[in-house]
Amino acid sequence: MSDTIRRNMPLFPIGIVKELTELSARQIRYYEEHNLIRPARTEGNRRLYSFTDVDTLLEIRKLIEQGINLAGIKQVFDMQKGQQPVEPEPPEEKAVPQPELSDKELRKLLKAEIMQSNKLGKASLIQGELSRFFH
DNA sequence: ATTCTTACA
DNA sequence: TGTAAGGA
Repeated sequence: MSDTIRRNMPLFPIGIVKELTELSARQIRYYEEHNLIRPARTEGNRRLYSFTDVDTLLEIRKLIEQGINLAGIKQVFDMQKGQQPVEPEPPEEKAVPQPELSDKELRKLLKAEIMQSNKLGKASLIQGELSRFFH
């Protein structure tokens, strides 16, 4: 059996994922609503998460802890899927309640994230650098 | 006992 | 995000 199949096999219920990621069920479901993860469902409509989902969730948590909002995380993830960096910041003049990231910060962040997410973990190196941008 | 959806603080 | 409500 291939590794990817193994990693994407629906295995654990949300309760287990909560412990594995230290995220609340609320957050885990919320990130799903924003298409950051796509857990499978059982016949009884229960969510079943894969190792990949858990990894993604841990990745999300790390970014959240660094102060990046969902929009930023989405950009990080979208970019991994292939295309050009992000630019489509809807023109905003006044009311912007969420702390935002400059395009420059994002690009740097994205690059680092991609490297880290590129399968094997040799993260600690970029982590220190990343935190400088948001602390 | 767990998890699900919806809705409100 | 947390939490309550009402079902499955």
